[in-house]
Amino acid sequence: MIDPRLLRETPDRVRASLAKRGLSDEVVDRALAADTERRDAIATFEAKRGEQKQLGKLIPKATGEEKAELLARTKTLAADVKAAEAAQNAAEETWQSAIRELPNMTHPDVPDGGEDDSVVIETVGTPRDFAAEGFEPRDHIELGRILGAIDLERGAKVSGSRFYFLTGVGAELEFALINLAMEQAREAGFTQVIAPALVKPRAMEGTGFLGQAADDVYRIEGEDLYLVGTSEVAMAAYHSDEILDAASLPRRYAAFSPCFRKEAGSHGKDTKGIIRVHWFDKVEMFVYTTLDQAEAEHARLLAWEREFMDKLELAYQVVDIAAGDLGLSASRKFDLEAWIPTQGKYRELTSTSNCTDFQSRRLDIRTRDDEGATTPVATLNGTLTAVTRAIVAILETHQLPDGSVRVPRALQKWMGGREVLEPVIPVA
RNA sequence: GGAGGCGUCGCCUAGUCCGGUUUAUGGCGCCCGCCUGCUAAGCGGGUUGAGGAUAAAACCUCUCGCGAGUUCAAAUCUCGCCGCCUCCGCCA
Repeated sequence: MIDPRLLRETPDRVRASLAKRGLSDEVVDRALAADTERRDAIATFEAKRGEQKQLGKLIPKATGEEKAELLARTKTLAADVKAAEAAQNAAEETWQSAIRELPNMTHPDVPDGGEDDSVVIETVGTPRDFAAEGFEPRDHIELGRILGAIDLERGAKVSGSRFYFLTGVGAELEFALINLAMEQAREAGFTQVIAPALVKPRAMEGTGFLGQAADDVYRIEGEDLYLVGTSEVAMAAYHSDEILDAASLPRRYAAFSPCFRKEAGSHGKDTKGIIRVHWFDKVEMFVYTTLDQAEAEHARLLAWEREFMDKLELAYQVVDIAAGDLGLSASRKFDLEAWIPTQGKYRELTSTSNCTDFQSRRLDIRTRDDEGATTPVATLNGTLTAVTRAIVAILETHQLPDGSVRVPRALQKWMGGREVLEPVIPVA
């Protein structure tokens, strides 16, 4: 939720932000009208209520005819108060639903436009040249099969399409990635967290996932619970309804959780392999800080993501995501895209968003400023490792002609010291 | 899942049976001031959060876990829900 004052005082800035995202500004007028109506309704209710309280004080002291008269007056007043209160609540609700439709304000430097308008701001490393090395790279599906690392057939048998089993070195790779990520996080001062993957509607709504993204969210039948698509959801709601001590900021968490995504609307995309799956595990950085520190923290999150990418010895790009592709909550977002050899292109491996005070306003997370007044905090998130896509990039990038895969140095200590993963079945 | 108990402004707590000068009591902590070689003690004041109004205030409304109801009036009575604790049952 954006700052209501921003809407009230500078609606044109809000309109401009919507235009940048390619969205209609129709909501702005609706929200402004609702705001006016709401304030009128509040004034009406408070006037009635005040009158009622004044009269109510006189009643215990009054006697006889005077008392009877007071009771008669307050009785009709009580009905007015009730009606005014109902009107106020209705106006409040209209206003709330209007302002909650508004996405976050975009950062001024965010590129205009949609998905295709995102800007590559840096390219790190060079994609490996398999032609020069004289062999055709195998895709991660084939490598996963011959290493005994990924079992897609049984994943489909047991759970359906877009599911998988990680087996043998595949499972080991997941634990290694998680351990490496958590080690880095701990050294950077993060608090490690295992977060619940099932959350209440409040958490989903507060992080902005029940708006336009609702189609992609699993709901538990017969329960008021959702499966998270990222631990960002649980970690944002973690401090909901709290006033955080300013001295405790920034609070940095590194949360592990499984992530579940319906992938509605991505039929036909990445149908094979484990690039796009309904479930995967992830280590997510989540930070609460002050608004004035948010941008600097965003840069740090990006730096930590790059550090992790470097440890995996991958070639990647840093992408400044265009306004139309930011989602509801982010004011700015950077993706790290790693080179996937058999696809001949860079694919998103991690992502970091600055959600400024958008989520904290919805979830009521505040701190105290220098004057001691409460003020919303900023929330930011960034992926350290999304396991499945990391495995895809590692297998394909570090494969050798015989179907074995070199283990990046940083992962070796978590893989029993092995430098190379060997095929477990004969390679053609 | 069953039975019982409990949720009051950071923490502890009075008030709830018997509805109304309760603008919710007191203590601890914290903040400001006075006093004092310094510190402590002592004394005085302040200290939930949200919203409305305002140039800013004064001011007004809401807030006793949440919601609904009864009533002229609800921390207090009634109902539902949520959370915590104890016991029982079940179980990684």
